[in-house]
Amino acid sequence: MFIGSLGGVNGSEVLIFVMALVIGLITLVVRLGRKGLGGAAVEDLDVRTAPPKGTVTQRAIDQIKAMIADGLLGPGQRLPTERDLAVQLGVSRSSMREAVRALTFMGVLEARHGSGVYVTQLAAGDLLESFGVVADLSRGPQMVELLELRKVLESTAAALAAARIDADQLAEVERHLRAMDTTDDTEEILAHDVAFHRAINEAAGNDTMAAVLEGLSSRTFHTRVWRGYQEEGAIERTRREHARIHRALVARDPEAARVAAAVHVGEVEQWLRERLAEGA
Amino acid sequence: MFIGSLGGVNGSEVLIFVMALVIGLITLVVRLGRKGLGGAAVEDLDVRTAPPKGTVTQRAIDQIKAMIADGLLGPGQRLPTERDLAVQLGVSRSSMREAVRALTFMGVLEARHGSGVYVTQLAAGDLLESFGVVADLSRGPQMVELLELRKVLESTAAALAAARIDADQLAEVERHLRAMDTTDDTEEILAHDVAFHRAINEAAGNDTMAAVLEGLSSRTFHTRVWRGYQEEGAIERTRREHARIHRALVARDPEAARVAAAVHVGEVEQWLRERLAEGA
DNA sequence: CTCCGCCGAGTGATCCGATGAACATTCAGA
DNA sequence: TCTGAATGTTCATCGGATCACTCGGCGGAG
Repeated sequence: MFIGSLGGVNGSEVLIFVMALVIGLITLVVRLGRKGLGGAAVEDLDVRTAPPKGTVTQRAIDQIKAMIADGLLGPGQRLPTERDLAVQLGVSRSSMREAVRALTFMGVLEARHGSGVYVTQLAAGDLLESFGVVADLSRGPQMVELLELRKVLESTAAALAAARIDADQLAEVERHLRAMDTTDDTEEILAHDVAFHRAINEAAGNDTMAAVLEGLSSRTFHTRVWRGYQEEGAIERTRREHARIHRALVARDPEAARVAAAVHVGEVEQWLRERLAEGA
Repeated sequence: MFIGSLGGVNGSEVLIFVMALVIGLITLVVRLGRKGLGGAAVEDLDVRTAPPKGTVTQRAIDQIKAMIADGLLGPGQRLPTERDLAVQLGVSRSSMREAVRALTFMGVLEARHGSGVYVTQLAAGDLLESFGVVADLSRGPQMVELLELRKVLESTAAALAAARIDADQLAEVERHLRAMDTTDDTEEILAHDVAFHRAINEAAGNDTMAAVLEGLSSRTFHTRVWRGYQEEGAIERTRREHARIHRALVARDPEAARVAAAVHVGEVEQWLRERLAEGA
């Protein structure tokens, strides 16, 4: 096409110019039309859209959220296609996609390629899946705060689990406990350590709390903290502390479980606190 | 410009053509080079890119996250422009934008119009700002779980605050306490109620915990739950419970504060639990 | 009649180019 | 020296095109 236009004067340039002009006019008309509508007709929607608070995408996100919160969209339900939804909300598909992507990332929506966009079950696990980034990206004093937070929740979960755990769940806990005792591979120990706590947290019966703890115990966070911790011969101590938690669960003793879990996480917290004091 | 090119043959078209050609070639070379490198040289990067796990955007998100986690990008630092970053990660600008938007929404990045994209300070508040969605979208049994979680954290925060609160912070708490006692406007009471707890949570000295509680106490959640709760003449009881928490803070009595806060949230939790049992 | 594979419509995923808007920098003039 | 207008850089938004995937219908084989 370029070569053609280089060769000599032809009609294509005129065509392009006219098209650009037309497109410009259309755009102008559309914009004026949109502004015009906002003036009077759609009052109830206007309160949301007229004050252009933030970006267009942000508005789209809020509107979709509102649709779900108001019950217009239930869990598992399918949304209109991106194209239709974009028209419906008055934004372009690109902005629409960004909104959907953001909500997808937060676990509110789920996009199935070739099928459509659906609302998730809105379970705690879905919504808190992205919670892990906090743990992944925190450093320094924030890591201590995270461990303090985890100490509180983990001890509470252990206490609840001591009261509520059933035989199957206890067997699962014991399985990971034994697996940790019978290997020296650091990676394997780490994996079973995480699984050990996860089993307890799930046995506590509060899925929301378990999901938060899941985010707090993200793999990368564990790895970063414990790399140094376990080098100091803390593996044996960790094993003893796990065994103590387990005994409390078997004994159905909530307070013992609470204390044991608090001590377990508190040890790591204290170690990290001291290490930061030195490093600084 | 169009009119100019219509008038006669000039050099600009040649320039444009050459530029387009060059850009095309560069793109081609980059793509071939990437594919070629993936074969052997860059093994460690290859495990991330070669198996196209998930979507392109997801990969972009993970890569940016990795850059921050690895320290290549520090808090407050400016990222390359969208165009450069898109080329660098091998995705289009649209996908790039989606990734940036997702991270912006999570509070990891911040896009300043006309200036660039920056990494936030990565404070707990930034990262947990989107946490409120969980509270906004949960319903039924999940709301009880959220209140249970809040009971644990709020009581812990109250205990910590009793030990650490200073005069200014205590004055702030008292200000909201008095404001609640001297009005009957529901909206105003609600606002000061939230502020009352926020002041205590901030005085606890754990910003991460305060940020999580902030998300758990989102305005819409409060409104939904307390609309019914306060209709049952619970306002007076709420005032008494707040006063008790305040007395514990003044007395620097952590355990009293813990119990008072636990009772305060627990009352709402129990009420909601019963209400759900009836409704179901 | 039932089952299986092919195929086209529908839909999300990705890319591209263009234009507008907000901010930052530079430079001329008072 | 200070101010403000011109200029450049960058994000924000848009609409179109193309690719990849899924699902349901149709026709042929058994």
